[in-house]
Amino acid sequence: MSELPKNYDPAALEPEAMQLWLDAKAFAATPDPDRDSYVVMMPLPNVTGALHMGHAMDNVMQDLLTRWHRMLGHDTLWQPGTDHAGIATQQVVETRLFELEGKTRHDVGRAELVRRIWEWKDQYQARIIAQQQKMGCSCDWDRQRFTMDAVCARAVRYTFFRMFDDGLIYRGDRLVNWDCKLHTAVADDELYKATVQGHFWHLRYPVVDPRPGEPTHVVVATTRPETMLADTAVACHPEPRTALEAAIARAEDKLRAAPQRERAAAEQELAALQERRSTHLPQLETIAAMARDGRRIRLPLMEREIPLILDEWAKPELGSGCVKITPGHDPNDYDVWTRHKDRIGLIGVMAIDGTINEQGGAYRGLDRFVARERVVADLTALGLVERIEDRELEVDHSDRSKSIVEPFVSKQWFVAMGDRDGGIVCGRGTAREFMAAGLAQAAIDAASGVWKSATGRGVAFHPDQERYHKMYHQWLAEKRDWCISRQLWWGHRIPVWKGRFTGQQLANIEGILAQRHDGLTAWCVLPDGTQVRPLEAIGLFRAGDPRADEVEALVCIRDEAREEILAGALRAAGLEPEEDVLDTWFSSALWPHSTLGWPDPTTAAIGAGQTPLGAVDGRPDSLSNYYPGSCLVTGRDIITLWVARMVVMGLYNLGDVPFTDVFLHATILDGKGERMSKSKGNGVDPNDVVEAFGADAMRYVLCEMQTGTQDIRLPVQVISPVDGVHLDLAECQPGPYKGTFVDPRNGQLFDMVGQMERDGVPGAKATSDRFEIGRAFCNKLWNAARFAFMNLTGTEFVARDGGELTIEDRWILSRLTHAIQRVDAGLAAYNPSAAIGAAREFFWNELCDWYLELIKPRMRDAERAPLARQVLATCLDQVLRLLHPFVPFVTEILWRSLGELAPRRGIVAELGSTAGPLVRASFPAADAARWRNEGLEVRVALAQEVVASLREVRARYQVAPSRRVPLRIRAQGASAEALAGLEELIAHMAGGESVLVGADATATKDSATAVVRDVECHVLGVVDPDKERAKLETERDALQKRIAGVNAKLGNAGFVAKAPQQVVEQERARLAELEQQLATLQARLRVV
RNA sequence: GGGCGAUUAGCUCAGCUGGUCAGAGCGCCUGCCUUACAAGCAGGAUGUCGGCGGUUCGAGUCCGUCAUCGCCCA
Repeated sequence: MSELPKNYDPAALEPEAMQLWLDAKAFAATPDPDRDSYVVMMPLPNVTGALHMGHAMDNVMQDLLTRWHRMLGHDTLWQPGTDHAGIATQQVVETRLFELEGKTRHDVGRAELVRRIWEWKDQYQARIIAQQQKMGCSCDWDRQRFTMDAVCARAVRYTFFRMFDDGLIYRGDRLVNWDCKLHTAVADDELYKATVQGHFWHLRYPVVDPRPGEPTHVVVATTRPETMLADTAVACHPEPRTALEAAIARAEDKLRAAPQRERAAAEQELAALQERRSTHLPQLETIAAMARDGRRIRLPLMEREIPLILDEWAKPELGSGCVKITPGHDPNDYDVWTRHKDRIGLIGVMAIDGTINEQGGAYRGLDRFVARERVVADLTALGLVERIEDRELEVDHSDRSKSIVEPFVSKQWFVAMGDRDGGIVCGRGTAREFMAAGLAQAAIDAASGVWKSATGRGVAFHPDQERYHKMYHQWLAEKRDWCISRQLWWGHRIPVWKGRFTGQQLANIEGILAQRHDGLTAWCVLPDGTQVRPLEAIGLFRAGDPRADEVEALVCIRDEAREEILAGALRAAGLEPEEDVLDTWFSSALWPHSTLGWPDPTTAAIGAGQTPLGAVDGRPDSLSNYYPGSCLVTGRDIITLWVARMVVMGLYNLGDVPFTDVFLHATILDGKGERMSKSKGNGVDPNDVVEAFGADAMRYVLCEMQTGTQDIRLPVQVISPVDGVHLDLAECQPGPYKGTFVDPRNGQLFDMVGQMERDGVPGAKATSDRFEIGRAFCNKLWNAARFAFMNLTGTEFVARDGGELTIEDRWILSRLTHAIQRVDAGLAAYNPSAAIGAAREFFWNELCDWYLELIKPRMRDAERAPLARQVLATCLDQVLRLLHPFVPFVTEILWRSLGELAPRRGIVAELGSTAGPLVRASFPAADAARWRNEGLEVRVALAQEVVASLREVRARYQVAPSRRVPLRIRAQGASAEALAGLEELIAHMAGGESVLVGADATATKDSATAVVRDVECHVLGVVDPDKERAKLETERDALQKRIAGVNAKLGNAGFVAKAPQQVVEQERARLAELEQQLATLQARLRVV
């Protein structure tokens, strides 16, 4: 047999185990229609950088489920891959380009930038895979996908094409969050708020031809004065009095409800509002009347007349009560505009780079912040600035560029999520085809618990269905259209050609536009935004409809190769390719089916050496075999971003859910309860953990932490870069730069994000001592196995009928069965902590602490050893199988040795799958009918209690552990019966020289005593009467207290009358037992 | 502003439908190198279960409220 090193050394054993698995292709998924399949789609990490602890948790949870199901005999696929992460990746590469070469993306051009991003991606993808393998991820590495590879790209184009053709994708003007630095729209969830020191400017706008008694100016306020260039109206509330009185009423309510310390502020607020009745209200009512009369305002600087309108957005209780309306630069004003489209316009004065455009008159070309100063200066010169307040502002920033985003009107592409007239077709052309009201509604229904797909599936959330379903449902129920376009170079180009045409021009290219067929489709957008088919638009033109005068034509070509062929003709016809790319989530949403080769696995362009996705050797293709999948494992922050969208896309393309279960695991926080993040510098790198403690140790601790509550604190220690001392990060103050901290001992600065090194701030690594627990466990497992191996030479399998088994054999097999049941239950309930806790408890507290000790004498006895060996080998076999999904490396290596020493294992029948690697062995199955013996368990539990109290007595009298002493256990009736046959066990475990159990096993003058239930445990020859008496008295007092408690309960008439009979009986029995114990103690006290 | 969640031993967390539920691991204290394991073994101490009210015969467990903290959405 390969000699097992004395010390547990994960660094040596883990790579060996991984190599063994990879060589055996142990993770390969081979479609097998005769078995249940289990499919996990990896939430694809993005290629912007290395993995962090959150990824480690996510990966370990997936691996746990995958390995478990694989051992359960399922046809298991864990699909790995990476995400191109559009904006994040482009940003990283652009930043590097600028830092290293001083160039911008415009200097190198689109093609070169994209080439460099691919290079970056290759490098990081390799790094991510190496990290995942280091953690033990049992993905099918021959099926790796990347969201921009040929297989995924085809799925993206096919999906886009179908949605576009179905009229579910449209292009429209929208106010978006604009990143002026990256020149792209950013989604709401790519924003963060930051407080900025700003001002509130109160501007005076002149009234056109004021009449007597009317104000000559109205005052409006803004934090962004340059946007006034794009003002198209000034609004006033239509019913200022009513609105103000309502505000006052609210303030009064608030004052009534205010706690003492908030009263002053509330009173002040109310007084200010009341004062407005005289200071502001009369004028507001005048202005409202003017607005009703159609009066106008002269917009300063632009010298443009704009209407005075009535809209409830203007709040009489705030500012002057009037508000400027800038629909092109403010989302609220945009909403106002949608209500008054007929009267007011929409102007955008900003260019994509944040400078003022040609609409901004004299300010054209100025950066937005320069323009702001200039506008303020010019208005001041004109005497139109009433006052300026200093103010802290919460301003949206782009997560990627860290710059302030601007609301910006631009053309964007959208997926319509809402309900459609006539509904939509999901899973068109498949056996699962069905109709839904709309995309969002389809996904809502799929998780409703009521709706089922044609295969009977729906989506459920774990471990808290109610809570997570609510999050999912609330988000989808808004049915907000999804903006899918990004102005980036890195990503899937939107496969559309577009052009603006007159009706005549449109008619001229009818040949191209109207040839709608499989693979090419077109829509025309009329000036009012309605979307019609080209023939209809041409029809309008021929009918002389003026709407056909200016039409935008959009042509979508499904296949890339075909687009290349058609490009010349399209260009000749006056069409240009769309340059925008798709939101990364568009391709991620397809992940559960794009990876399997949808729309056609047979022709999927997989990489060299990869597993074919089509049908092979009579086996079904991967798509039909593995879709729908089983479980999605992710963090709850991703429910809306990704889970919901995957469900949408799966239903739309295939008519079925991508998975039936969603397992939301915990978010990992640092010692202060803050979310771990790389940029904050409070993260622990899984690579460092693996190197310091081993992957199994990390996995063990992550599993143990995943209990079901949502967040987990992992206290972080910093390894000082100066002297290597471990410091608690929570006790280090943040330094002046992001990601830096101060060493509390000496004030020295160190850096946790690895970006400050060139500025002379030393970089420090983070670790967490929590992982020691995992290493200790693996070490224990290693040593227990070594002990077993020392004794297993010559193990043979003999079919036993069970009758030959000793008490401890039957006990450990019963407890093993119990443990298997608990592990199963824990895993099934998505509670890894409960599962690994059950396994640990059995292995450590029962197998190691009791069974291994108990069989030591038998192992030295040639007569009794074979049976003990057989049971030991079987227990170890089952423990390794049970623990394998949690700590795969160490169990695999130990399994190999076990196989060499005891190739045939089992008790009654021989265990199966002992020959191959553990990763492919079967998971233990509890045979409770045969092995569970609760009566025996209760007996042994009593013996264990007796042993514990004997040990406690020994410890109290400081009897050397090596000293054997005579023991007497005085027991009668049921207890005596229970302990009969367990004398040897008690003697061995309690260090007894001899043990006497029975009614006559009385104390001697020199014995010390403990009482367990109705059993007296005496240790002879150790007495110290004073000590003994003191101890017994303490115990007696405690007992009397408990008895008093139970008596009080039973003396309560209400309790006896109203509590269930069973509970009352239980209390009575307990009282009797306690009184018995007390009697014993008192008797003993009289003797001492 | 709206919604969700948390608060149990020094630390990190379990405690399912209210009745031995006051627990685990780490840390701490005492004693042990008992030839599988000192990353270990044996024993021990530690909590008015965030505060205040309520429901109940009985409340970490249910309800209300306050405090503190976190997350999501606007």
